[in-house]
Amino acid sequence: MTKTPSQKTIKVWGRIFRIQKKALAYTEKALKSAQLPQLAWYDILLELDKAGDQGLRPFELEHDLLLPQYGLSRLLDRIEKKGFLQRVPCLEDGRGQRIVITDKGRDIRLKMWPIYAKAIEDIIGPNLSENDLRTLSEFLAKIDIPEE
Amino acid sequence: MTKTPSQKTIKVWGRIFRIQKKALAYTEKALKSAQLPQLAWYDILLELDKAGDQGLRPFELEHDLLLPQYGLSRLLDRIEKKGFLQRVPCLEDGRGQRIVITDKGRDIRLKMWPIYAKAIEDIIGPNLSENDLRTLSEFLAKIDIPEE
DNA sequence: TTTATATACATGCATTTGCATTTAAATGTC
DNA sequence: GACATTTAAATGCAAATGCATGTATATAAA
Repeated sequence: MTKTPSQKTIKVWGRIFRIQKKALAYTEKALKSAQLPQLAWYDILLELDKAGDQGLRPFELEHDLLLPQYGLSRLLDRIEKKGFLQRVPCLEDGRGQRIVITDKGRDIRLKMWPIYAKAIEDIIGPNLSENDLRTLSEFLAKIDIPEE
Repeated sequence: MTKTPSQKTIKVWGRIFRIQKKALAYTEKALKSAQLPQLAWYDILLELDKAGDQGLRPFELEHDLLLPQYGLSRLLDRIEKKGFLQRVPCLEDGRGQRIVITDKGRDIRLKMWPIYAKAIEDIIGPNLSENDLRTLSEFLAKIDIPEE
């Protein structure tokens, strides 16, 4: 039997969930209004763009972005179908593949960024100073999730 | 054109999303292992339980829990089908209904709580003092989401 | 080298979600 | 009161998700 979390603990939990829910909805709505792909696509394209020419293995993306394996597999299908990424065979492991961003993918990511940036700024920006942000970030960093 | 968010802003945004994603996955997994319903069911049942005998209108739940109207409508279908809540006609508004928790619903909520509580404690608890939590909570409260 | 086990990724099927629209009752206007 | 508008909730259909399993290659054990 575990001790029940303190009121403050529960409060923090609730706020994190609520903020992310609203933030996500707000951002998705903005992207949709701009006729752009979902946030998840941005995350993938950003990782791929950062990874450069040799791309990333699906299992790396899976880990970095906390996506379920089957979910990622089909998400990649859809993004690939739009021509934003390419699956290339993997030399060092016949089971695997490398996922590489295309020019079109880089382009759409850049188009998404201003919308995404505005959402982030609208939500986090207005009421927190840079000092607040540093403190907040440090406290959030202390919340460490059990890896399983 | 909006100014791009600061690095610190982006960091905070990223941490909030990452924490909630992991926290959600961790909690859902624990509930599933215990053969209990999803987290969303708990949230609904808690609101209903707090609301007491006269229950809540769907649009109230929708607002409180940030759920889409159609999503809630069908979520209520499923929870009702399991006998955890009841839809009763609404006297003061013929279009509406009141959602009321059942004994079985109260019971399952209580069974879910220890699992949920442990997840919250596992994730938020270990590395933050009560003082940390108060500070964190205050900063999070400053993040105020545009209501539309 | 054969055989067992683990890892990378895909996929069939059922459930859930998202979107648009529908139904019905309430409110507002004339 | 008659008619248009708004609000509460449900629903048909397409898309996405979750779960379990399948396929293929890699690694380990015998």
